[in-house]
Amino acid sequence: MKIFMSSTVNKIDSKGRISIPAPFRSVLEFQGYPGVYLFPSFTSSAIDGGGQELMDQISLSVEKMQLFSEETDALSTALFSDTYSLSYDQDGRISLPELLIEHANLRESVIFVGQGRKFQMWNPDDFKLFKREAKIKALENRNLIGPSAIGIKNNKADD
Amino acid sequence: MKIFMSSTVNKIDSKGRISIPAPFRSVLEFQGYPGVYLFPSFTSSAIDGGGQELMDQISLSVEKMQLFSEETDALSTALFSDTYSLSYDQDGRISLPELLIEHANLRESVIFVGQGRKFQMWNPDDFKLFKREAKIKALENRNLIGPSAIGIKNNKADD
DNA sequence: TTGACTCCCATATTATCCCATGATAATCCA
DNA sequence: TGGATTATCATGGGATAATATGGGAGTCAA
Repeated sequence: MKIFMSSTVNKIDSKGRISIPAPFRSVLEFQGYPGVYLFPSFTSSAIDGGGQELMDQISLSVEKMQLFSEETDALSTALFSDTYSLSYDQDGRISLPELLIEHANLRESVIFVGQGRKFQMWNPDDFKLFKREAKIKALENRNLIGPSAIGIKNNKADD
Repeated sequence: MKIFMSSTVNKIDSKGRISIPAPFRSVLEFQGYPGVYLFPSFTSSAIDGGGQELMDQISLSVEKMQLFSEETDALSTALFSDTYSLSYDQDGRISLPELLIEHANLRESVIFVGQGRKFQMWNPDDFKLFKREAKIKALENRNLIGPSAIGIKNNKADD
């Protein structure tokens, strides 16, 4: 399994350490780097995370914009200035920079949410709200998914 | 035989383990991964399941989307946050996450229902009720089902 | 020295491995 | 053919491993 999926709630201990879920670690290690890249989400009060592949993909798309240098500067600043590369310890734990903790409004626990290529880290209470919205939006946008891939026909609503 | 067919009732043992029916396992292994991908059905109190091919199809549709947008986050959350990759042990058993057990209202046994490219897992009692409804709808809507549209070879419901 | 961080170990819980059993289906062969 | 042997499968249970988490002790820099 080479993508991030499922959700797990883990605690932040008294030293500020957080276990990265073991299934996520195995994806990260498969990508060749036993650590994570974390940055504040552009659109929500969550932390975006991923491994080497996500970083490569981001750098590549920035390089393609070379011609428009002003935009590239702005974009790459936005993308990279608050991005952290955190390698986890032998028990699979990281400690988060203050900036990310504040951005995601984190307290005593974190929910890791698999999103395929990347994952997100949320305050569990905040995520509940987001998830409810996400399901509604997903049903609205179901035509973006292969018609029968997940068992919903896109030519007829049945809810 | 490369698709999921037939129905089987299996027990949930005291440790919460469930045997995946052997014919299903042979389909899964043919797809290259000795395990299942499971997620709550969008439309019923059942668990949707499939193998590598189903998951590839779903991830492919998300990979095409742009990386940082609310729509992408919402959709990939809906698709992946409650999806579990469960590899079965040498006896062909998995243990289900609590979230899926609750969604499908599972007690002491599960019915595995083959649906071609994917399968479903139901509380056997709930499935009986569903099937009665499904037959009525199938008769009403059979003209919507094309012979090759969703991998069903004919327009006759199997019981 | 203090604070942040890492390394190492302990522990409770959960998941997985491994083996045994009974039931059923498939095969063999005198 | 018919009885016996094998194979396959679902299921039970004890033993072992993995995981998340807590905490002590060492390292390093300011």
